[in-house]
Amino acid sequence: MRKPGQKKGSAALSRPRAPKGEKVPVAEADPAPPSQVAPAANKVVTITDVAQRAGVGESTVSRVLRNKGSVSQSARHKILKAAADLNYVPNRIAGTLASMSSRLIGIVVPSVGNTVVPEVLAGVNTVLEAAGFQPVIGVSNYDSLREEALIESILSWRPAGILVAGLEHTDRARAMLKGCGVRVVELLDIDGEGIDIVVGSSHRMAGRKSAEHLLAHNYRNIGYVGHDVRVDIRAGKRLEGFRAVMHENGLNFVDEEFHPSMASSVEAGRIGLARLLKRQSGLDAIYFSNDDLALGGYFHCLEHDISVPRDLALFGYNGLEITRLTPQPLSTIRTPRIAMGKVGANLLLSGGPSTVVDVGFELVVGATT
Amino acid sequence: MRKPGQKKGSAALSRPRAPKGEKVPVAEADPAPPSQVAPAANKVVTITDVAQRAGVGESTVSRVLRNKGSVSQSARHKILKAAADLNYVPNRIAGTLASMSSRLIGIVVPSVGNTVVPEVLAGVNTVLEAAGFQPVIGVSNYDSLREEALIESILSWRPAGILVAGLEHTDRARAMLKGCGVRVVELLDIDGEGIDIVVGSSHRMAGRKSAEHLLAHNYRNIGYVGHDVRVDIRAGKRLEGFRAVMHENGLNFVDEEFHPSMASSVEAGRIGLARLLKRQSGLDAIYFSNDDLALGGYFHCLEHDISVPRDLALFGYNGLEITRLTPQPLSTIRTPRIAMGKVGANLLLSGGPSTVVDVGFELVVGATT
DNA sequence: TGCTAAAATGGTAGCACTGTCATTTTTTCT
DNA sequence: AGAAAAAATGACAGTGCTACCATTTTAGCA
Repeated sequence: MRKPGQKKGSAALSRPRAPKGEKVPVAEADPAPPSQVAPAANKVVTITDVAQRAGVGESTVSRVLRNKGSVSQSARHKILKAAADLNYVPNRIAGTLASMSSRLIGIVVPSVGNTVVPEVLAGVNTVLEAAGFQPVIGVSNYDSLREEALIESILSWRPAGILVAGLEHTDRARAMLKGCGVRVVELLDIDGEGIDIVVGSSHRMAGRKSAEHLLAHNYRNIGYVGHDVRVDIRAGKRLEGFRAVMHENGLNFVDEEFHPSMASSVEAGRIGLARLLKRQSGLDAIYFSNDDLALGGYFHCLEHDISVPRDLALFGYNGLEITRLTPQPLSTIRTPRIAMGKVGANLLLSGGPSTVVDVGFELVVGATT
Repeated sequence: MRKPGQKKGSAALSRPRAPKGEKVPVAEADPAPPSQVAPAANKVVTITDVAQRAGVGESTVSRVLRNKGSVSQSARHKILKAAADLNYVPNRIAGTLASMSSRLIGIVVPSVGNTVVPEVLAGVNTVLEAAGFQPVIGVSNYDSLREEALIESILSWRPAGILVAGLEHTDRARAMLKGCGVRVVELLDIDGEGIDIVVGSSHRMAGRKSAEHLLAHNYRNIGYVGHDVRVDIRAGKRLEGFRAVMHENGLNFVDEEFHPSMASSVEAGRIGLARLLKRQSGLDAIYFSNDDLALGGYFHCLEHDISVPRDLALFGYNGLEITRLTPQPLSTIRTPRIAMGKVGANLLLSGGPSTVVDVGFELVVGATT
């Protein structure tokens, strides 16, 4: 039997009581504890303490704290007072275990480097916060095995729901998500088979529209600058859509440059475009895997006096804020990221049937095409 | 007494079993349940189930799953097999409650819009993940009351530690952090009184160095373009340091433009600079509250053929990746954000004494001064 | 005023684990 | 082979809270 009141706690993480100017005796044994009634120094306050101080039962305290069930005004006040006095912070771990329903929402994203994901998260967060849920997030770094591990880890917190990016997961990850018993939202993409709720837009279609736009503006010698499409699957889908339209019109990319850097996409765009232009002449337009790359390409053009779009047209993807603030706004495809996050979170919480929501996108004709 | 096996669960969040092609009788009552032994359809798998299937005691299963204590190879194998067969996912909520020590780390940040915070988080996450901790994050939107509420909410998950941004908090927030019994790391700033562990750099000093740099390059008619410094306290500290150096040299800002927009900082920089230039002539340098604003200002200059730095010098703060990729790299102050996150997380986990770590910064002389 | 319905309240069994301890089994050493 | 030490194991209380139920108190009404 564990002796109550003498808890250990994680050695590393519980704060050592800092000596306040007062020297601490080092080689001295504990002074004989005051008989049996050690006042349990700074024991963590529990609902029982609050109940006792307020002179009511634990159930009543619980009811007040959760605003559930009916409690008399007088009791409510006593309890609130007692809780405040004791500086009581409810233990949601215990609450979750007892009620078998948590207020945690798991979120798994591929990265937080780009602004895209944070914006989606911001949208998600708005909704979660309003509903009193707390996000538990994991970052997979575009690694599906890491994603699988993260999903398992997050599920072990028994979240009330889970949001993941994209539709591509390992078989085991998919199985876990299917079998975990809570709602699952897959964000960002709708080109594929979803698990439960899917909220995003079609990247394939975005790629198609991009190609149609460039072809409609009579660009024919088009190059592609992107990063690794095996890592960024959605960029791959856009490329696929773009290519399809090209083929349908009897065309092909003049050349393609894949830059491996995942770290700095702007740099990848700069370097990628520089390389492409060095080995190919006669290009009249570049399709970039996203706005970061396109921005890098645009900077390259600015620096080397390549007139955009006369000498070279540029097209990106995402519709980042910054792309409409450059000297010439970039042509791109804008996705409603915040809205996507909100819609996803709302569907997650509202418990409707499994659905696929296409939030669409908007082709933004800037000054670079 | 609650009837076991007949749990309710949150109506909204538990997944409705989708009918698989098979029509579901609608107005039909439950067919008489098979005597007493309802096979508890898809009951959640617990450690007891695993123990039974493996033919061992629960404690042994627990030992295997946590790699703690000694277990025979044969038992280990049986247990692992059983766990895999049953697709068992341990319940960390219960584990946390029982062991009174969690693997959650609370994180409270002011926003996720800017890339700065995500980068710090990436650093933090690297360390947490390696150590098997899960971040629970909250976003305060630069609102200290929201921050207070978030801190309370996060503490109710009884995290093993907590990271917050900045040193300025409400009294109650500070009290909670001091009294919660776990280590606290305050990130990003070291100009002020910390609670426990502080990891960041001096914004006041950054402001000073920026001013010294501009003055050393003989700029004398300096303007300021920033956002609301009452909201972004750290930007305010930089401004304060900058001003101090100006005063020490008998100078003052020619003019200051505060743009309220928190949403798009690049736009704030663009608009802010445009306004400033409209009402003031003779400016030779602009100090921006950060790189986003500076970037906006730079774009304005590019578009309006203002030669940088001949006509106007620009100086920012953060050292964002993009600032070294613009046609002319921006002059700025680079902070080690990823490292900062790593250091903070490491100190949090390693349980040393309260400290203040100055991770410093680097003045990057670009082509805009 | 008495009687019923509704509101308020407290007791207590879980929730799914972990830590401790007692017990059993295996190994090691004379 | 027998004793002692070490390893392996299971039983079970305890973790802080919530759901449920039984009971008490109050309100409503004829």
